[in-house]
Amino acid sequence: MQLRNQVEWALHCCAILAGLPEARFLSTKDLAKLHGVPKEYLGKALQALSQAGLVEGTLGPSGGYRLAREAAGITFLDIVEAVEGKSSSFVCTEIRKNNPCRTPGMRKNGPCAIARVMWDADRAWRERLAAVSLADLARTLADELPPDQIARMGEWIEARS
Amino acid sequence: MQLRNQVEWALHCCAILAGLPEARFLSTKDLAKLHGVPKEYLGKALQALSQAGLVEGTLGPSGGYRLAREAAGITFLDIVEAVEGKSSSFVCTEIRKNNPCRTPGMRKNGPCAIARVMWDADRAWRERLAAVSLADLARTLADELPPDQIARMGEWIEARS
DNA sequence: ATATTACGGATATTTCATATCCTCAGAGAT
DNA sequence: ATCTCTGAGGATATGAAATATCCGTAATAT
Ligand code: FES
Ligand code: FES
Repeated sequence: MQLRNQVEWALHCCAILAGLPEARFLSTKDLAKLHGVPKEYLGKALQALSQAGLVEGTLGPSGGYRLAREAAGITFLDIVEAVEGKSSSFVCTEIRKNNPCRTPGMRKNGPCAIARVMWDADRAWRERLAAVSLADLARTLADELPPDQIARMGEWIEARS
Repeated sequence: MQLRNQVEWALHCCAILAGLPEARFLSTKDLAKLHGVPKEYLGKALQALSQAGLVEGTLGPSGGYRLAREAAGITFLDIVEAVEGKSSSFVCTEIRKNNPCRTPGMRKNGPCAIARVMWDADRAWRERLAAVSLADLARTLADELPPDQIARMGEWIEARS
């Protein structure tokens, strides 16, 4: 089991967008160049983010994407689910129904006990992702990245207005 | 992202094995019939459990599998990792290295802040799975399943000794 | 000796992630 | 008005991985 590469790309793109000057858009082309990933395919991920209402895109020259809400209101979970989907990593195919010993009666059994454990773990995973916002991430990055790199990023963005 | 079907199969098989009489083996064929899954492919999952030291197999007629240790000593995480692998669901491809603005110096950066959040969530998922043992599951099932179904399972197993 | 079983390798099939290409409509610059 | 640049979205190709089957071997019980 493995998450898509799109997830890493989307998270990094959102991190960039969160650090953008107010009302500034950044194009797919620039985001792709910034991360060294194929422009066309990254576009799909950004479209997913757009459809989820996390970012908004605008057309034409000087177009691109920006966050649709404040960074504090967008969590890792929002981004992951936009790209990867909201369905649990564990899918129960109800193989217990194939047990020849099962009670044939119309007893409505709830979900399988095994599935409940797996879904519970999945919920814990999502809760942890929902606990971190883009604002939190921006704070961490501002604290960790070398100041000169942050400055260079500012110039790089400024250069393509 | 989606876990393999093998995971559901392996968990259900372990649940059965946990309810087996002492020193009793159950063959792949019977386990496959019990769950309505392809015997050959289920065999691969059981081999993975065997290689992980969770179950042990014996050859010949009346051969098959049984738990290698007490049910209380085998967790959901053990089983999931035996089938699905121990590597995190999130893989960081270090796309930050592609950033043209990155500091070229030999500053040893630790893992990316984004990856840390994702790995942290993955750890929470695994911790939750490690918190439930086969003994816990057996207790839940004994409490939830209709008594007549449990009795029929006993007969079914007894019938193929 | 025979039948049965786990084990492991080889291979086919299907599904999905990855990647590219193309068309369309909206937005800005000239 | 015209042209260029952009995101949106569909169609399609490619590769890897999950799913599934088959076969040969060794070990075990009868
Ligand atoms: S039947 Fe799907 S997890 Fe038990
Ligand atoms: S570089 Fe991989 S998550 Fe940041």
